Amino acid sequence: MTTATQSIANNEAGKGLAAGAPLQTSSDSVQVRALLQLRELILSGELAGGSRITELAVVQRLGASRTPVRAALMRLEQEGLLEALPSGGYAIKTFSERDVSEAIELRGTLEGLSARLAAERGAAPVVLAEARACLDAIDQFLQAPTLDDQAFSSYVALNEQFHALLSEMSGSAVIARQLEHVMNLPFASPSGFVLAQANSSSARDMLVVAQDQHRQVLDAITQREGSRAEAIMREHSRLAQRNLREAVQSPRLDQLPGVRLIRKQR
Amino acid sequence: MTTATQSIANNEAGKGLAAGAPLQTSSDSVQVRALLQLRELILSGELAGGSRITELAVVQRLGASRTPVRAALMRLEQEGLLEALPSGGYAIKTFSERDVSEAIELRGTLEGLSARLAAERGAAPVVLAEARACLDAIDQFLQAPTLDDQAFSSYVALNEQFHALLSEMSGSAVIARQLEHVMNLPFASPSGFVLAQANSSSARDMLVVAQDQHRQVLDAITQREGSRAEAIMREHSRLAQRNLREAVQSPRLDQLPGVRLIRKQR
DNA sequence: TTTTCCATCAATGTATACAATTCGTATTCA
DNA sequence: TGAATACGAATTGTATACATTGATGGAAAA
Repeated sequence: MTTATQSIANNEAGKGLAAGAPLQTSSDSVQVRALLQLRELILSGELAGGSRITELAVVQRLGASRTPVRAALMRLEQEGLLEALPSGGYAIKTFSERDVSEAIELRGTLEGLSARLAAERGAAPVVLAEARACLDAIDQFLQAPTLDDQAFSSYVALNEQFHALLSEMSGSAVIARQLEHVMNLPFASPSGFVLAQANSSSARDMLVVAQDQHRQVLDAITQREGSRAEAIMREHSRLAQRNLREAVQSPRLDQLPGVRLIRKQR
Repeated sequence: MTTATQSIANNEAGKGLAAGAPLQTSSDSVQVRALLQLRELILSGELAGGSRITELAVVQRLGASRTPVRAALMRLEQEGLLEALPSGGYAIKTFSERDVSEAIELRGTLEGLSARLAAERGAAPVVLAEARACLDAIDQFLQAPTLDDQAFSSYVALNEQFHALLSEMSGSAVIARQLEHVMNLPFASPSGFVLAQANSSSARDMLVVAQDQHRQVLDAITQREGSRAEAIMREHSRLAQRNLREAVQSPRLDQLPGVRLIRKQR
């Protein structure tokens, strides 16, 4: 008897979600959708940083049941966006400017290691070629004297791709995995703050410098100069550090995903 | 009918585990116990590396219900001990000797970064004092001309403590978190292979060298010599590399947690 | 004999009932 | 009035029923 009402309730909820609200890409499983939606809610700042977040609230908000929501919460905790409270439940993490700086330094260090290994071991020619093509494509965009927002977006995409290729060149799944983990923090990503200052006058110059470093690190890897490759990638990450400092005052800051999680003090 | 027997069986198992078999620390939640037990099963090699592992099998083995088991599986996947299969389910990961080497290199790099930051920013005097005390304690053990197994175990504990203190000195929660993540791989830990060669004639000398590096890195941090501190920690991790190479032929190898996951080839 | 399709089953995905714990609040006693 | 305790609401922890998907094996047809 109870089972009958249960199954009816289940069907109702399931159908309602699947048929009535195909707002998101509904081809994914409930679990994946819950993860994406929840991450989006956090990064957009719709859920206030530092606030506590209860399973039930998320369930009601997303329309999924507790099980997939629970999975999403666990996942986001390991990504570093949520903090598990000792009494159970989670809080939305906030980050000091120093945390962000350290995350960027961390990425630089890891990418440096990756580049050094690529140089020392030798990268696969195919990947090297892909990387060169990627840089050529970036050069295309940089030829224009001024860049519009769309050009910046394209740069970001190509930049991400180049960094992914670099990670691949090391041939180390262990290190690649670790890099991915670091970059779960949105502002640690290679082009985290680029978009924040697309309007800045020096923005294009910044990209020119970055692109030169891209070229040089690829050269270093090709020449088997491990130490040089490592140093370049570390320095490369410091561009992001500078961008961070400048971006925190930018008026466009709020548009970036995740910046609402950066608290002003400390 | 089937449901009745199922629920009886489960209750029976649950009660039996909680009341009748307090072999483990049974004060923890089912979730924590499941995690610990499952991790132990994997590291001990009782579950063959590379084999597929189903939720139901773990449920039956541990006596917990699917929910906490599921949580444990997710957790162990993020720790890197399990690999999520695309078709659902998990496989127990195996590691090549190269993977292990890379994990150690990774740890060295991260510890180097941590030490450099500690030197550049200055470490808290309290932590510095703790670290010195820790090293003094290690010296105590090393005074004996030969070391028994118990001495080695004590060394391992103190060694872990020192490395934890180093991580603390950087004052960076972001980096500390990352280091913890790397060291989830059992053989990446600072003293991963020390126990494997407690009988080796050169084992004590190895520890003497390691201890000297401990002293030097602490000195470098105190003197604010960031670059030196970083270099020392990187080199320090290469001791573990050497230990790894020597340990893979050691007859005592199988006793170490996690080594069964290291596959011979590639 | 081989290939394809269907059936059956096993495993994961999802939802929810039930249990235990925690936190807030109100009431009572000192 | 303040503190402490107890009660209740809310939230997480646990177990399990139900749904769905993917794999496996067998049978039939080419």
